[in-house]
Parts: sequence; C-alpha cells; structure tokens
Amino acid sequence: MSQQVRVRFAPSPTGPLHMGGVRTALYNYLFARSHGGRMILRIEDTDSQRFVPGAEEYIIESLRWCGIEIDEGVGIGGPHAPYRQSERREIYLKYALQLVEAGWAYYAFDTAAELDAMRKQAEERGETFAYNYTVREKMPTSLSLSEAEVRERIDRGDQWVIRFKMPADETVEMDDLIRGHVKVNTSTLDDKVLYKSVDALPTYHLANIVDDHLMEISHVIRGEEWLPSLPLHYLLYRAFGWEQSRPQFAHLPLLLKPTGGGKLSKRDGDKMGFPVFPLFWRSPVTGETARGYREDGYFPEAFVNMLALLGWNPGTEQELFSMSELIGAFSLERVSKSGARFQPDKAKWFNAQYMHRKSDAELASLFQPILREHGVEVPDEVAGRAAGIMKARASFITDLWDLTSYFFIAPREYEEKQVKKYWKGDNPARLAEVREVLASIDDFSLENTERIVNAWIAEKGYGMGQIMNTLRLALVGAGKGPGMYDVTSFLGKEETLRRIDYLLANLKPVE
RNA sequence: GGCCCAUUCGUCUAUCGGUUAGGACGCAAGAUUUUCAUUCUUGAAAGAGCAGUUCGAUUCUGCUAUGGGCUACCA
Repeated sequence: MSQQVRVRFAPSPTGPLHMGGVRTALYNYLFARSHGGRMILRIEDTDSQRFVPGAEEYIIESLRWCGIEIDEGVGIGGPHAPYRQSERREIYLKYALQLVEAGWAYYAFDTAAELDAMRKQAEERGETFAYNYTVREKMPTSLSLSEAEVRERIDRGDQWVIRFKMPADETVEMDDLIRGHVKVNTSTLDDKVLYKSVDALPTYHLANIVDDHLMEISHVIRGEEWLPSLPLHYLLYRAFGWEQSRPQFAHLPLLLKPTGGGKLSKRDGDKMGFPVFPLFWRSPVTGETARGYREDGYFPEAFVNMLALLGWNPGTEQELFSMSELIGAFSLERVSKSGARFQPDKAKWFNAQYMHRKSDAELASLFQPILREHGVEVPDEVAGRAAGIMKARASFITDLWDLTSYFFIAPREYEEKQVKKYWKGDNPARLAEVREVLASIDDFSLENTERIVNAWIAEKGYGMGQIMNTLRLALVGAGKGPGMYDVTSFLGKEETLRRIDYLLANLKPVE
C-alpha cells in the first residue's frame, strides 16, 4: 500500500452545490490530507441537457470559501488535464468501443421513446421492464442483428447507444470501506447505457470508471446513492482489465431532512428557514434564488466543523475542530453507516461557539461592512470593541447590528415597557444625581466608573436596579444590552452625559 | 414491485460480549445578574420487535417491522 492516495470530488454542474456535496468534498479532502494524498476536482458535465451555466464557478467558489483546497483539476490543471469531462469526449468513445470489441458491450438501436413505450406497457401488465439478458437478444442490438446490418444502420446514421452486457447470473462481491462486504447477483441488474446517442457523451458510469483509472484515483469516496451501481462499476473494471488498480470505495451516509423522511433537498431550506447551500445562488436560467450559509452569517470554519460531525465522529468528546485538527483526527473507519438528519439548531450552536471565540480584530473586519450598510463609519478598533462586548449573545455576525446599534446611534425614542417601569417616581431625580457623579469622573474606564458609581449607590443606599435601569433607559433606550459600565466606557464621558441630558430634557416622567 | 443499505435519548452520536448505556444540540429547573445573553449546576430522555448463539447480549446470526437509497440515453 505504498501507492499514493489520490481522491477526487466529481460534482456535476447542474446547479448549486448543496451541503451534502460539500460534505462529500470535505471528507475527500480530509482523507487526502490525512494521508499525504492529492485532492482532485473533476467536473462531470456529461449531461448536456441539465448543464447550468455558472454552476461550475459556484462549486469552485464554495470549496474555496470552505477552505477545501484542490491540488489538481478544473481551474488548476495537472498531469491528467483536461479535468472537465466534456473536454474528454473522444477518450470515452474509444473505451466504449473497446468494450464492444471485447464482447462486454453492444450497440443498441432502440430509441428512448420506444423504450418508454415498452416500460409503460409492461407496467400496465403489472410487470417491470428490465433491459437485461432476458430481452437483449430480442431487441435491435448488435447481439441480435447481423454484423452487416449493424454496419449499415450505423453508416445510415441511425441512433445507437452502447450498453453494458450484464452477466446473467453471477454474484459480484464488493468491499466498501464503510459498509464492509456487499454481494449482489447480476440477474437483478440491467444493461446500463454506457454511451449516449443524444449528446454523443458517455454516461456517468463509463466516464467515471475511465477517468478514475486514467487519473489514478486510489479511493472513491462518494454518496450512498451510488452504492447500487457499484456492481456495475466493479464489472467495468474487470471488463477493462483494470482490476489490479481498481480504487477502494467508500459510500457515505446521506444527509437527511431535519424532519420527516428523505434526503435533504433545496425545498427543505426554503420551507424550514435554513440554507441548504454554502453560498447564495441565483439561477441564470430561471432567476430562482437560494440562500447560502455565507450570506446568512455563518463562519466557514463553523459550517465545515458542523458538516464534518454530521456522519463522522472522532471517538472522543471533542466537538470543536479546526480544519487541521479535522485532518489529524479524520478516518473513514469512524464514518457512520446510517443517514444523518441535519439539525439547523446544532448548526447555529456551532456558529455561536466560533463567534464567542473570535478576537475583536477578526470580528471588526466582518462587522465593518454591516456597520457601513447602516451608515456608521467608525475605526476598526471601535467596531471590534462593540462586537467584542456583545459577541457572547450573538450566534451570527448578522446578529451584531441589532445588538450594538445603540452604541453608535443615540436613542431618540424609548421602549415603552422600560419607560413605564423606570421613568417615574424618584428615578428622574436620581438620574440627575448619577449624571453629576459621572460628570465628576475623569478616568471613564469600565473599572474606575464601576468602582465610583457603585460606591456612591451603596453610600446613598439606593437600589442598584433602579439606578442602573434608569441609566440604561437613558443610554440604550431599552431594557437590553450589556453591563452598564460596558456602555459608559464604550460611549465615553461626553456621549454618556449627552444622552442623559437628552432624556432628562425630552421625556416627561410617567405617573 | 425488485435490488441494496441502514436501525442506541426528539436529533447528532460513544460503546468494538460483562458499563449506574457516556457526551453534545434542543428542552425543563435552579444558581449568577442592573436588562438581555453568556456561564455554571441539575433534571427528563434511548438499545424497533421476536427468535437464536453465549455463563452473559445494545454489541454476533436470522426473521419481521420501520426508515432510506437505487431502479433514465441524470449524475
């Protein structure tokens, strides 16, 4: 096993990459990095019907945002270029023909419409139509037609596909790194199309095997939805004579909907209010949009951390992992077998953990764009300080504005509930007294102000809650916010006094 | 319908034949507190069912049930 580890992430550009795809990419990346291997990005655009412009760029940008680095592939190049399957068309036909020649595949001349009709008829009879050893001799194929006739049909320009000649009765034994030994009898499988007539491109199965072989892929780590076609893939490796270098397979459990059944899909996010995609997406064809984790205020580290733990665990009680810690801890052996239900609440919790651990400086650069959106221009240091004071109660960077707006904008209106509760009785007079105490303080630091004002409250025998909440009404305008001395030290003496004066002058106490 | 995969608290999971079945999210209660959070403590909460193997099964085997995937000239 001195062979170099080479894995690939091979999405198809039919739309935005969804979080399940990101997780597959992540596991491939972690596996590659933890084995000193290479991570390859291959774009599987063999479905010309479903191709969506912009999807490839979206995939690359998503991986970049997540910190999943590509060593080789689309956008980077490498020894096995090109890495976009549509640019490798001539390769596949050659290999498909090789299979026909060797007797592992055959031409079939029936059209998609004819097959649809046959399936429908079979269904009406309560049967299921399978294109396999039971029918292939009766269909117009190179198996039933004479060589001359086959030649003639092809030369005439008739449509043809190449199908795999599935053995009639053979047990295929396979090994999966996650699921263990799996056996399937070929009698339950059908003659899959390997090469399509509609766009003169291979299907996934052919392109996949050929490219994995040519690109010297050592491990195929992909979603569980591919497990049913693993026997076909095994057989293809054998048909090509590539069994010795066949990669090892690992089929990942699926990401499931938070409630109910089924795999996670785009609709779930729309319905339940969480993103299913890493980045915001607007379809260039339909104009449809979908929210993204990035735009919803998630940190890529938190998103990746959350995704890594959905279907894998380190076997310890550690939950917070940086990418390099993940690389150190990851192993396919610890990937679970059953589908993992995605939990929006847990995703939020992960993000909050990262939020609480961010430095003021890091938060400042993320918070500044939001401040500017609200017309607030302050130095990074000030933005960072505001964020730092309030980060403990934020889950997302996007929570910060609501949490800190009063730091930057003096209240002009006051929350009714707080006014009713505190802007009455002795409190206005007491606020005037506090104002004088504050006015006498030179060092407005949190500690100093706290020490002096608290001592004064104690000396006077006033109620802490009454004084503080009245002061809060003046400075914040509502019953929220951090400790009052956080507010006074942030605002500074001048602004603090100004806000108190404004309240005193403009709001009539309630009776 | 057929084939394949799976099955521990509501959810993500630990356990690799012997444990008071552990942790986390969420939930509840309490503590702290000048508001709101944070934080801390505590609590409720699980081996799908039935056989078998075994001195002993959550763990191994079989069946059933349930969930999921696949069943296209889509990946």
